Amino acid sequence: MPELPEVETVRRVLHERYRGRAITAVAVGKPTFYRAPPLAAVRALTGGTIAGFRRRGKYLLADIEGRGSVVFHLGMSGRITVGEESPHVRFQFWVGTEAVRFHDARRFGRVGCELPELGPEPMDAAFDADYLRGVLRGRKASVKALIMDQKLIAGLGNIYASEALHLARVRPARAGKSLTRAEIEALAQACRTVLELGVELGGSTLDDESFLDPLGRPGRMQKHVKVYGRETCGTCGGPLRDTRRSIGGRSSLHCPSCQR
DNA sequence: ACGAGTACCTGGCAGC
DNA sequence: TGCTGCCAGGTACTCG
Repeated sequence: MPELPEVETVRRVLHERYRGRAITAVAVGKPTFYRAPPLAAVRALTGGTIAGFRRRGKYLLADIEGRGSVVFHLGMSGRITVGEESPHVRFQFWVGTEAVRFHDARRFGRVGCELPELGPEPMDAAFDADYLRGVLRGRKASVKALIMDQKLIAGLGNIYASEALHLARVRPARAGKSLTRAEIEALAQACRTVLELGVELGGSTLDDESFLDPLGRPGRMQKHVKVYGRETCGTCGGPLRDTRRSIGGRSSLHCPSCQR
């Protein structure tokens, strides 16, 4: 599922390829993909020129000269491709004769002109141990649920949150307020580390997921994953435990030996 | 304000 | 083989 590193990987390809180019056509996918068709996005893109692509958390933004931005969220199964066809095209536009398509098999994606309220990203200057301490202070909710809350911290989903907690040696079900000062510092650093590694390695393409960049290339982060989608801990080799659906209804793999 | 639960949606797969 | 039913998960919503 696309988290910050996967979206950044997509952004870099699109920015490099289409910055400064004119949009020649726009088409909205079947109405079944929408509650309301994204008219504002169509208006902004039609006949526009791409100033560039930006990213905020897991959101991809197309900046259109003089018209603001169009916002894409890939949901959990969304893919953006150059040229590739599928029955799941939510939205597409053309640059010259080249079609850029947003495929959204499970329809959890979004296209629009509004960006929701988002917290700082772990690599932002505004994010440090002090900020994370403020996020966790007094909170009874699990640390994993809190670091995955995009209003608090933008960019971590289940994979990278699981990896960051493993790197920081903290169990996902721990209450936010129970973390020690040292654990908070380790976790702040771990959030940065796993996301930076993910970006550097072009995202993660796990067996049962299918993240590919717009040109169909897989990422390489999956080789460095220590818990997510594994049966044994990538550090100690011991069996992993899954809290199943108890954290935000999601599975939470962790190593009971490495994580406290 | 907070935390827990659920709806949304469909491809993939386990189990029969 | 072919069917059923469950599971995955980010976000937005409701409820207590």
